[in-house]
Amino acid sequence: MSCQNFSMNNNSPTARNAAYYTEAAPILVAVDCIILGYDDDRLKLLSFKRKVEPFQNEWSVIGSFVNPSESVDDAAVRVLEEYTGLQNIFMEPLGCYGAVDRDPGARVISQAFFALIRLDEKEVQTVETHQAHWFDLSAVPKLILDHNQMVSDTLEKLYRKARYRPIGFELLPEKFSIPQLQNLYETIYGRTLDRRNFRKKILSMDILDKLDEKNKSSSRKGAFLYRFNQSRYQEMAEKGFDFEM
Amino acid sequence: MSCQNFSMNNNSPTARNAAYYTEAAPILVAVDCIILGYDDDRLKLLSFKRKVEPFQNEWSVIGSFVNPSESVDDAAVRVLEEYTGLQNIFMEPLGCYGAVDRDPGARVISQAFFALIRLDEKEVQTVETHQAHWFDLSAVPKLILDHNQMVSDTLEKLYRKARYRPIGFELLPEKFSIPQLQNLYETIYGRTLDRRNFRKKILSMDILDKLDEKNKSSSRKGAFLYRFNQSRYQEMAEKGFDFEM
DNA sequence: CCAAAAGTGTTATCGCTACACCCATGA
DNA sequence: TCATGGGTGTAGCGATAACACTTTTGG
Repeated sequence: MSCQNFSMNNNSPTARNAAYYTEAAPILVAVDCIILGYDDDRLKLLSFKRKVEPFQNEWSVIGSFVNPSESVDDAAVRVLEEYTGLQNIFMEPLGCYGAVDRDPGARVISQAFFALIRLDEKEVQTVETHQAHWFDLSAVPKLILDHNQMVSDTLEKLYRKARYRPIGFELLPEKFSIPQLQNLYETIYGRTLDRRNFRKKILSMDILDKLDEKNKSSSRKGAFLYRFNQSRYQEMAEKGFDFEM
Repeated sequence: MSCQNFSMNNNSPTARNAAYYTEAAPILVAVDCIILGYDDDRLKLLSFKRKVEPFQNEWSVIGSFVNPSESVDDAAVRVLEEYTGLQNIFMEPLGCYGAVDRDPGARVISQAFFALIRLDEKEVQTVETHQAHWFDLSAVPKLILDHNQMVSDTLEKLYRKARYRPIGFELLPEKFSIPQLQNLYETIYGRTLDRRNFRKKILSMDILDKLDEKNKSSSRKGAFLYRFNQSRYQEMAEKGFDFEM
């Protein structure tokens, strides 16, 4: 994303404005980040109590204004790290929210992103220090501004995207069982899938490595654990590959 | 997109800034619009000679800054109409282009849209008055800033989207023949399709109305014309419907 | 020994692919 | 009459969908 091809004395927006675009009205630009996790066989949304006015102490997704010195994408990465401490997280642009009166505090447009994270024990700490809460997606409260809209747009995108990219794995621990994976897809698709067909199909894709361990947390018999084979997936993705479940 | 739930004395961003968000640095927000058309069995990009510095007279897609009084989406609609005179055009958000130095004139982020239009005789006029040109997509020149990137992102989106929504019809005249439609899909997908299978599949969807007219422009025999049945499509789309060709 | 989840194969159906010949027409 | 593009059907194959019983083990 760098294109430092221009020599300039001063990079600040104000200085650059002076030369060109003098008629354009500046607008505040924010990023918001919808964070989804998966735990206890449920999709969850990470929500925070907003720290500033307006709407202080109401539920909100995380966000920040974009600094002049960072790209919009970088701002999203920064925000995600500030709030969760996590880096190298799956994150994709969701869309631009630009209604005139979406924020009564100012004319602010927001570029929204959605992130998928694995719920380990680690995050819980961060969650507590930031007055955050994981809401089950079926019980998301009223959020500020258009954030509820962002959440439902995220779900639709997830639903669609899951069909052609293996994003489910972003939500699961590194080692997971087939039933866990199936459960996740059933949640995303909102319908049940046939156990035998699911297993057959996912294994035939040849992108899972079977481990010797079993996960006994959800049954007496225990289910074998698998690991997503990223590099084998990459190979296949280049040849064209669909992931329809 | 309206949410006039807040009573305020003054809607200008400056006035609102005074109350909240005083620490945030304003950034210029632009919309850019990638316009595709289809003619002569080819996908074409509408390009314009830029009117202002920097990069005056270089090829560019159309764009504008977002006014404080309009939503981002409205700005895109306005721009499209200003340059082409067209209203009620298929247009969708493409993405946010927000690199720090993407525009040497100022810190500008651009929300890009892509539009699909039918090439009738009408537009040609507009094109001439605006120093515009339809480039065959295989021969798009160097455009300013990151506009070439926007174009290739549009093509990828078109390629993907064509599989699950009937956007092809946006590019064809109201009345079209099956071979015309097939040609368009071959162009979008970049591969040839079997004539019999294509016809069978598209007709089995039951979203085309056959007319009594024939289009004789491309063959002696002439090909029957069809019309896209929007309402029947809507019905089916609600029941879930894929459009894979 | 039993409850609860994991694991496994086969068959019928459907949709996709591949493929070749006649038709209508204007020049 | 012939060159050009339009229009049609069928058979094989592969993928999907439907379906029920056995295995393991902790309590």
